[in-house]
Amino acid sequence: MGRTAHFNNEQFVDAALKIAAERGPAAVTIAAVAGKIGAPVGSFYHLFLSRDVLLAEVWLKVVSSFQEDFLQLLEKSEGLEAALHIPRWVRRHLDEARIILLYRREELVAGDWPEDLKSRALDVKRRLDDGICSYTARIFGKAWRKELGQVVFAIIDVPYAAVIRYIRQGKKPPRAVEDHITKTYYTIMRRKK
Amino acid sequence: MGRTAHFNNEQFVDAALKIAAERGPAAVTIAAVAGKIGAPVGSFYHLFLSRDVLLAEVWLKVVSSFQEDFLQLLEKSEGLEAALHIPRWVRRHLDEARIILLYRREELVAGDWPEDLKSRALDVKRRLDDGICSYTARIFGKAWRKELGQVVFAIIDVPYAAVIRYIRQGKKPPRAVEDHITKTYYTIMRRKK
DNA sequence: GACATATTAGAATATCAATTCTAATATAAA
DNA sequence: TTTATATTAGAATTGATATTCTAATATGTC
Repeated sequence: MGRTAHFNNEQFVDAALKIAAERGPAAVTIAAVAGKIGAPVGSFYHLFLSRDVLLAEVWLKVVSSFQEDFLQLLEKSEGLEAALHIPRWVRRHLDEARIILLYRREELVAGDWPEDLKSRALDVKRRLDDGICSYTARIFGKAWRKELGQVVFAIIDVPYAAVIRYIRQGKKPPRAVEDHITKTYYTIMRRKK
Repeated sequence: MGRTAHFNNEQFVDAALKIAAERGPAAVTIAAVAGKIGAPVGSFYHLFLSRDVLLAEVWLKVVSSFQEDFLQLLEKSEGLEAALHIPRWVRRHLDEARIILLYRREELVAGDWPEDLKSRALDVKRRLDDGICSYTARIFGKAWRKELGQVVFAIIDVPYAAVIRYIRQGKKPPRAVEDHITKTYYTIMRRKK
């Protein structure tokens, strides 16, 4: 019963993702998002509680999509594979990369998240933290805690650094970044005696 | 002639800087800035053309203050010294660091800059570019251009990455970052045969 | 002391975008 | 076919802030 829907949540989320990647979060107005898919503003509010919820969904979608493979690699292979996954993922997902690497979560979603989204976000964060800790423990054994800083630096911070300058220019990172990441990885991760 | 001024440009710029560092650029409303120094809104517009100009001044002040010493080090000593300057500067200037490392220029100053500020910004950028090119040329000689990527990575991108995670938490970067930066520097900058 | 004017004061206005609201419309079920 | 209602449509409202405006107030100069 009721008339058939022309629009669904995903369409709005995808339109918002695109606009945020291209012109920044400030350009994500409800009118712009709805306009992009030819929907009336009313349909947006029929599906979403608020603009914040929309942007939170964008954030979660992007972060999850990145983290999925990253964590899998961290679990099953060497940390270097996970580190190298970053430039590779960025090349395939320039829009998504711009969103998570250029803006902080708080800029994207300013206000309060509704409880369910908040817990989903916490979950995502927890999975990443857990993955990194497990990996560090697997590699360094008993005294892994004090090595955490190194691992994070080699596996996340450096790949991020290698890639961010190209993302800002909207370009794909060149092959050379893999080389930098690899070299740095071995330098940093060489165990101390 | 005329009554004596109670407020000057610098007070407004400093207040804006503080607010931007603490609560992000969106919190920099004219009312908030004026309120912070007990000035009426009218006095702000008596001294500044617009909010954009205020934020542009904040940006220029912060960037120049960082770049001054960085470029001097790059000119007079080894690149490693310049690289290590980044965490050191961040520790002494947490507020300023939050502004340049957490937000992009376009987020801070959304609209158009007036011509004079635009040219001052260009100047700052040019000085940095020149400094890095000169340094690279000094170190690598004739064929320096193809080494530029490595230098930028070792001297800017890596120190930035090493430090950003702490800035996000509002903490001073720990000593360990100097160690990471140094190791990475030598790994990357080791000349190829 | 009176004048000219730079500066303070802050109220009024303008703008922009989120959100709400009321009405129209299409469809499934009866 | 009628009915109930999910959804579309988009106009009206609200809210927040930048900016403008008008008036009041000091201060150096005559």
